[in-house]
Amino acid sequence: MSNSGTPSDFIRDAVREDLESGRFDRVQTRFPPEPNAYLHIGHAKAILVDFGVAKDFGGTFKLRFDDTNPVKEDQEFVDAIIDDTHWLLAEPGNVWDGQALFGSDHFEQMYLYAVELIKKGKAYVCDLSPEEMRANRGTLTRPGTPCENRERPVEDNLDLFDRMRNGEFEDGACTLRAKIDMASPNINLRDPVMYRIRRAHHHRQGSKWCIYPSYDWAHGLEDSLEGTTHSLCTLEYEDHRPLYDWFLDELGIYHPRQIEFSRLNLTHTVMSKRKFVELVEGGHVTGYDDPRMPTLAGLRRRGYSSGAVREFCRRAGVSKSDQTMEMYQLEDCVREDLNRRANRVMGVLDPIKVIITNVSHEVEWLEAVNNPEDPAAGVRQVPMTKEIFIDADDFRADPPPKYHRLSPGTEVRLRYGYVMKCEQVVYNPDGLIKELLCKIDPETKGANPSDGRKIKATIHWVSAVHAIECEARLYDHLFVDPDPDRPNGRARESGTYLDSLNPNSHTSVRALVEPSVQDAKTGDTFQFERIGYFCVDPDTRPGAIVFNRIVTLRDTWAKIEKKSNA
RNA sequence: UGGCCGAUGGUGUAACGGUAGCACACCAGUUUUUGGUACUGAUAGUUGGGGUUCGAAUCCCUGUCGGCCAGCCA
Repeated sequence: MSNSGTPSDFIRDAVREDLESGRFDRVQTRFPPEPNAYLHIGHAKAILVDFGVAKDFGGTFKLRFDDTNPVKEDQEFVDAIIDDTHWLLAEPGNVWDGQALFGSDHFEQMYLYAVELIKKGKAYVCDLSPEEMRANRGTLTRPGTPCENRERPVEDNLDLFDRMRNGEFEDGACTLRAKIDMASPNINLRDPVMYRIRRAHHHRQGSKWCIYPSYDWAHGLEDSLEGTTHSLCTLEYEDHRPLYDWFLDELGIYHPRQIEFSRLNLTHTVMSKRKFVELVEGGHVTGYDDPRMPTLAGLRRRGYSSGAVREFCRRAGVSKSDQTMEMYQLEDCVREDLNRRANRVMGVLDPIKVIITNVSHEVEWLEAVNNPEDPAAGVRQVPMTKEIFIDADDFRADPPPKYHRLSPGTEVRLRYGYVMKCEQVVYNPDGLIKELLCKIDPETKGANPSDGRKIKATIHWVSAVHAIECEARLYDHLFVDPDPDRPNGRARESGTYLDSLNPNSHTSVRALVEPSVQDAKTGDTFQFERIGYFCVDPDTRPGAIVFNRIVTLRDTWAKIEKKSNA
């Protein structure tokens, strides 16, 4: 897909230096999601950075769950994340073994390490309440103040920590804290919590533990224990790196290198778990796999291939500056991918009946090319009869300037068929068009008119008796504003991002599609010629195909028309 | 206000002291039995101010703007 050579960025530069300096003699990365939500395209970037760096240096990649907080985590998410990761990394080669690791598998070793730290006098049991701890922590500008627990003797800490593990204290009664520096300008270093008491069912450990390690304590240990060389993460962890390093150095154990990069944002959507929940629970979308969602499940259902997502993330690149990619870039990747792969068919979204008055009732089968970009895709036969449907967009009783589709007295070419002239418009009593009476030029099958007439437009059509009625779900951006949180480039004065919801992000129409799609399977993708790319939705039932519009084709005419209307 | 980080066309990203390039978007064209695809061209950029240097997007100083941090979340 990508033709550029080995990508280079500040992370790869750093890895290369580490290899040359001998700091590491191999490369191992990991993607460490907490199983508390579905993966979205921002995670896809992170996975691809991790995977890509490992791949480029002949290393290995691991998927490891950071499952240290049982009250937020669930097996459902573990399964979904594994599934999405397999989809994204369609061909892991020998970079990823396809398996998942779990941070919780190291709980026992983490406990032992904690005991070591206590013995070194570098950790203590603290019985401050959350409120007291917050008050003691100070503020951004004011240093924190040490509490008396800080001076607890090692023996007492050992005993207390053991009793914490044994369940002798109530949830929240106390914590184990690292003894670092209550006055540090970096708040993360003001004696952070290493363990909290929390009686909750863990998806893997069950009720074995009642104390759970915090992120800062657990993360570096997991990386270390697993042999990670480069712990790549997003920018918000920059301030946590000193802590990551502190734990590893105090323990004197194998020390991976953490490097941070910016997370990926996308215009016309939102990218946080909280907002996903609100969208789903508020009924604004049908679920986490709604085709309008930026979740991998949603993109996949929408019909985006993982190859298109990979190309998008490759184009995004890696840096440390805040990154907001335009949705158009993603859509370009999708079109580029589908243009090569999707077979073409004809389908009408908003039908107008056409009676071709000089055609008999017999069916004529016309040969159609399946994919002009791929000769190997072959050809198919498309039936034409006296009655066909064309799209309402392709006829104007009163054509505007530059409109060169069908109108009274003008000619167009029927795709793969004949040149056709509109001779009469028949109206219903209500004034709406009932049907068009047209004539074809029998000499123009596969040939231009012999008298040199230029036919400017080719339109798609379907045979009335052969067409299959399907549901076509037409999707558009979920939000009308590029940044739903800052609709005019400024923070909202009132309301929320939900006010930017696009009321037309989903519409559904009855489409008439040529019969060749009748055996289409869920996930199959097509280009409906001149309209857009569609895929078969899992809601499809026998005899009732549901198509999702993945993305429209570029529409130059729509632009021209919009401009002249403006 | 304390700490950390960042700043190159509308968006994203290159240029690693030596011609500011690429992609998307936008605009104008060519080709076309998809107003698709492909192709061509145009517009548009180094955050301000100092300094070092023959030469600065790049190095130094300083200002401005932006992001993150005060969970027993990750």
